Amino acid sequence: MLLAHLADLARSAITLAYGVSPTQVAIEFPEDRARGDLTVNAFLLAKELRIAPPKLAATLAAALNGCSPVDTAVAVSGYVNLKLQPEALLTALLQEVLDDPTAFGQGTALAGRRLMVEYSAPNTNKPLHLGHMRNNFLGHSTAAVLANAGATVLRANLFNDRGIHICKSMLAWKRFMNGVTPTDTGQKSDHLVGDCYVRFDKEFAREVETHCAAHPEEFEVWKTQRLAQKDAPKADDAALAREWRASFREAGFAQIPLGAECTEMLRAWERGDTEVHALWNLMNGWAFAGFAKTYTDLGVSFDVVYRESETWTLGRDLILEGLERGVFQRRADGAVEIDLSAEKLGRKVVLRSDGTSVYITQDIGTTVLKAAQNQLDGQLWVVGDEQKYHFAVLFAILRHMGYAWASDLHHLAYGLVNLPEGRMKSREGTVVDADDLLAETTALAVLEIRARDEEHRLEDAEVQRRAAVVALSALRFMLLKVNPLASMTFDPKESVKFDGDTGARVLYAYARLRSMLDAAGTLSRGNPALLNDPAEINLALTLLALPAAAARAAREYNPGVVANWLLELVRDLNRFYDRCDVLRATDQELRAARLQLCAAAVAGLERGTALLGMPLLQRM
RNA sequence: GCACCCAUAGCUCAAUUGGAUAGAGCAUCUGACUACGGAUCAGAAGGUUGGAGGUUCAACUCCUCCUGGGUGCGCCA
Repeated sequence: MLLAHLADLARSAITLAYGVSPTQVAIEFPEDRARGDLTVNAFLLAKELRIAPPKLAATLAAALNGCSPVDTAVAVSGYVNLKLQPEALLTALLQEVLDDPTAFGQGTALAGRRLMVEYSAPNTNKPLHLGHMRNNFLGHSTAAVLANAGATVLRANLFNDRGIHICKSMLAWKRFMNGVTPTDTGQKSDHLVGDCYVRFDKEFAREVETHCAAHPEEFEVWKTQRLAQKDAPKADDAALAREWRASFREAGFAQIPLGAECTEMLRAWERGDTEVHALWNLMNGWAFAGFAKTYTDLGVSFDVVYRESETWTLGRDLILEGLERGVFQRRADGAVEIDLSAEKLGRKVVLRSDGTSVYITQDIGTTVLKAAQNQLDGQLWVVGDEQKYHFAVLFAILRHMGYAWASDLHHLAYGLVNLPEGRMKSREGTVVDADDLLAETTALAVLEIRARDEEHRLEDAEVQRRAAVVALSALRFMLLKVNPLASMTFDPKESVKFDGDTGARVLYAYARLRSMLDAAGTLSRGNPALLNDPAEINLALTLLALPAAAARAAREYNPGVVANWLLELVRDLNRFYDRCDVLRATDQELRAARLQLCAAAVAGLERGTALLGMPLLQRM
């Protein structure tokens, strides 16, 4: 390993000069490569060793200068800039990349650890949309990134398939949809379920209107109470009336006939009512079938699948057991809670006064179940950042319960995906559906591919296949290259463009390399010392930076680090094509050496895109 | 009211975690089209890193305050 070898050289030079050995010597890639191929930051070392940076840099430069594989080492304002011997880079690539291309970029930081990454976790009422796409891609890719760092990773999904909201769509189907099935309409089955859910809201709102119009006296009572409250709004009748109507969504739900019927249906479901379960199974079947299709199209998959309908009762016993051990306290009103004020999380109820579970109780149960079933050392959840508090509380409770693995739980919180017009709003119909977006992007990729196939040599099926790959890679790349923590703006129009910093650019670079290598025939070693064009050196150096980028991506749970590395690699590659002839190179030794560089770049592209879950094309 | 997150070029995003002259792409303007695959390359222009202080040899990065945007703070999920 070139970088490790250089670090060793630097370390022994320091030990020799000062009699002390630094814990770590970081070999960095300088921002401006005109300064040198690689650099040693003497400030970092100086801090640990308490030696003046310029002095340390000078000592190091003197020791490393001319010391193979270093050609020259120059101390400049606290840095030691290294220029390598001409053959060092390609030799390193041959060894580190081409020896075993599939292992390139792997790390050992998480070796021996068994982790679970939960992502997607959809509500069966809602077909997947743009926000879910970010979630799915992040989860799928982060799992790959962690596995690349040496962990054994299980990918998990948890279907939110029960509860009052599920009854809403069931009831709507029963009452308003005239027995229609996906086969009748030809509609994607999860979308039919989604339509039922939307229909419920509409009908419910109508009933709320009827109720409100018929009971003006109730409004007066409500208004009096509302205005007496501490956070009372201004006495504006129109605004208050709106708030009153909105309050029926939850507080007054059962006062509305449809709401009451829905609540009764939930009770029937919990009793195990045969008829309700038959309908539930039917509609769940539709939802799951639809999701399965979308997951396939998105290229995401899971090793373990949980359903809330099977896990929702799990937490209760654990709480009761914890209550006996004094982890939780029973309040005077019968509710069970935990005091997390030491963690600044306040008090949290974990069992209602009627003994039933709350949301977090289920999560406690599911988390313990997952850990026990799979012998996990740690767990990761990919869930929107609005649930940060929820997860902070969940983790704190599990620590209080004494689980050894509770210190290795992590919430990968990601920000919203906004549209250029602002937030997606289901009421305003601005939600970008995952299936639609994928289809539209694929259609545009078809046009791009056809435009480049002037002689119509490609069959429709092949065009379609390529377009699907281009579209998926473009979307994955666009959503993954951004830091997960930050909310992002996603412009559907931009996502289907294939110029610039896009997934398509990465695919293109790969296809181009592939066809060159195919045309080149058998590779031979060539003369490594002939690679001395700056474009060649940059490309080789960028390739060697993958292991560090992949390690950082794992450390930070951020696949975007790999995406940005890919962009840099592709930029270097395009520049390399432009400056250096490969197949046309007249010197056979040089041609062979450049082809080796291309082969290493292929491995880099394959490894990097694999970490992001991007499919590639041999021909574009 | 309290807590957390975000703010970088006109737009979308980076910045080796406190290190050298803050970088890419898009859009704009200019150049390279008999091109190893132009879904490309080269160049120009674009910045007081929201504002004000502070710590440091060194601050986009850390601390304090302010402004603007987002999200939480349920016996909802």
